[in-house]
Amino acid sequence: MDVVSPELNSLLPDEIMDTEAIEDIPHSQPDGAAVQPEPGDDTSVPMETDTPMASENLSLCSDASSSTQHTQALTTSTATDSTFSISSASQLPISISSTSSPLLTLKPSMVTSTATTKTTDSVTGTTVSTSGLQKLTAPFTISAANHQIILNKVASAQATEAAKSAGTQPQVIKQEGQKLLVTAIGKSGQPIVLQLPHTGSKPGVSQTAGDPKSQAPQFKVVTIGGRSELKQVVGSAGNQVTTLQAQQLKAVQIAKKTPTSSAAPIKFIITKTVNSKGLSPQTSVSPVIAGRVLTQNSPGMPPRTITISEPHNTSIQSLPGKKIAISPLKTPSKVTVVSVASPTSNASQKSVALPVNVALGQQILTVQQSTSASPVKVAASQATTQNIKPVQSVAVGGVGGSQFKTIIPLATQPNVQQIQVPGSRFHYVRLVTATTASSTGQPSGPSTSSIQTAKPMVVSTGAVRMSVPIVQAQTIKQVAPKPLTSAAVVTTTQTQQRLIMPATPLPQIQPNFTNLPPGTVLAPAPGGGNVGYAVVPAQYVTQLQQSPFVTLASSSNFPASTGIQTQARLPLNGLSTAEATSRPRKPCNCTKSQCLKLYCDCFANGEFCNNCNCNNCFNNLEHETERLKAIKTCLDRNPEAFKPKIGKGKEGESDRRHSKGCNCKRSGCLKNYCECYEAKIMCSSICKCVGCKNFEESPERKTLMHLADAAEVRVQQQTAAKTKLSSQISDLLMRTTPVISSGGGRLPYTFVTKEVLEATCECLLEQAKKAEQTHQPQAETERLILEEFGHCLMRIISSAGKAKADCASINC
DNA sequence: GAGTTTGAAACT
DNA sequence: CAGTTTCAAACTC
Repeated sequence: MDVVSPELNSLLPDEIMDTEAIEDIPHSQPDGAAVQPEPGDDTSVPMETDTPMASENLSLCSDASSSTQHTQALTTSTATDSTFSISSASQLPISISSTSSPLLTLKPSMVTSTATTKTTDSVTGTTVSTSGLQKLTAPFTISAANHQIILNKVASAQATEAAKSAGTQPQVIKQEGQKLLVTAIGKSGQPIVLQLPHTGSKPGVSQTAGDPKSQAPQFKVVTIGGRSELKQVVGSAGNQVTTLQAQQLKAVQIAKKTPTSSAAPIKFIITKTVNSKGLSPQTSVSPVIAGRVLTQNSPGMPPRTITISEPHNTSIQSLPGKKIAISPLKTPSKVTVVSVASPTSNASQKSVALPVNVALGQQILTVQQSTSASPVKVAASQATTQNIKPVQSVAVGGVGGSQFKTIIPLATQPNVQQIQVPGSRFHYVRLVTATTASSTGQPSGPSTSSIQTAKPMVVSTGAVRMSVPIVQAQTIKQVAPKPLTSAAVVTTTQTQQRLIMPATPLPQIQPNFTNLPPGTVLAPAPGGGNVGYAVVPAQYVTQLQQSPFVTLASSSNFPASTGIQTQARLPLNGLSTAEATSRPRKPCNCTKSQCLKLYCDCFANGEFCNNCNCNNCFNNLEHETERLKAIKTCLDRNPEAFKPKIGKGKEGESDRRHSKGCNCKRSGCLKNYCECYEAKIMCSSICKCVGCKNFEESPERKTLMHLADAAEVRVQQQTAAKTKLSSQISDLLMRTTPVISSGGGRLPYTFVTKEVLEATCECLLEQAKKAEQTHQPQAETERLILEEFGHCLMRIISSAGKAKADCASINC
């Protein structure tokens, strides 16, 4: 299914979906994911691309169209309202929950545990049947363009069941140091290596499926996509993967894209390996950068694992754990956060709950990670501030160019896990660990079966853009007669922040949008398509990053909204939330537009006015109605009104150019009146400016640039000088303070005691007397006195140095 | 800080 | 689509 419709893509800002290095994702066959109720429906996700692509999504969704079993599993398991959980079998390790009303629960049911899973090779479009492989009923696919994140369950369901029945604790097959090699789906010779932390090979080791030599022992190779069988790359003792185990590794493509381009899709695959002995399933995910495995764990750190368990019951429980929220990145890198590691427990079992809170207003996508001793618990979308662990940063690189997934070494920085998807259309996704223990997700309620649809969310912050296709949970009861093809676009940049959430047509979607934060604007997509937008105040995004409560609760009242609104206005350490979290934005000074027209930069950027100087401002939560109307009006007038004006140019042109071009008449395009010049880009062929001097060879432009550079240099020099001076002063203070107390190494001036001063003064007076006696002119007298003063100083310094030397010798 | 200039946005 | 008006930022003094 197409997660992103061309229409939506065309509507989205280019900066959100910078398409560079992005290629179309071949459309994959529906694989069993139960997220899409209607196979035929295109899940349109607005993505900002110059060329509409269907594949730019990081979608946590699965296409259930082909799998009835999956659908059933979801139906039975989605008892929780607004919970999007992905879990397999008994112990539910991964759950994605969304506190918003739409419920998406991906939970494998026992019924499907032994079912044959069809895996679709998204690249070739072939369907691979993997018998004996447990089906991960909760398709968890994060796909950006060609990239997909696949949760693979490799374990045997029967084995797990047997182990459970036997009362034995599930054990983890994978040992520390083991590496899990996963070949790119549909791509041969392009394995994706998932390294288990620890004793594994050194980071940066590139592994190729077909190259046994390069493969260090303890590697497990999983071929995903066209090949259902597991290749055993390494045959070594200890953690070595046995053939049997290797056979048990199955790749299940949970979600899929239906890419049309020839570009090789990159899929991020989380495999779960369970041995036939009933060992507890455990999924290990390690970072891989361009085919190189990076060890993120510090020595001694237990391997970070993600355990995918299959709950027997449908109830969803919340495990205290780490919660990771997808939030806009501040870093320029493109980051997609996917997995969470919990290095803490030494217990044989480690379950990681990955609840993803995706509200329909879901500015936040939270992945909860918990280390639970109880393997049987089903993760709910509950997060606790405690137990927040450092998470791994995973970067997924393009399969085609950068054949391997790029995984950024996960710093020990807590709460953040990143997955970088170069070449992906979702550019930047960051999961931020929520900080509160409050349950954001609604525990499994008696809610009825829900229809989940892929919901791409694009978030960009400054240079960072985040595109997170999110499986949108949506209850059928409440809303759409048909599956929604909605997408959430969240953009937050330093110059602009906005959250645009494509949604189904307003009449259909609005009931669910009660959960959207106030200020969210619903607008139908131009052309009367099935998809519209929900523009959510950017403050929410910011706040979501900070507050765990931000998760949009499933409750229809959207309780969090009030709090959010309050937070947005509350100063934080003297700064507003927005200021504290992100960017310095110039306050507007609107007087007549009520800040509801594009004249207002705040409004144009999709932001609420905050700390502005505007008068009669309606760009706030108090005037939701007006604001929504204004946004709709703007979109009606220009569907691209909220798109960044500076986007990627055509082939061969500058990377950045004004989307419409300027129309300057008198400024020569060398003043900030000119939007091109203001954006520090040169005018292009589409500009209609008169007397333009903002071109490459323009001497005026060069002069200005030089002046600007010179000014910048001066500022930098001044800053450096200040810094240096400050450093010297502080260093001086640091050195003198302890010395005085110790008595050794004192600086010369510390020897200027009262006695010394008196002696010096006597010397000076004596010199003055001499000059007076010899009838020296005043100037000469002053000179002699100053000279004497200099001599005194020298003697003081000399004495000080001698004293220091003596002291040092004594100490020795 | 007030006034002017400028060009995008809005309007006709 | 073109011309005009409105608007707020950029700029000047």
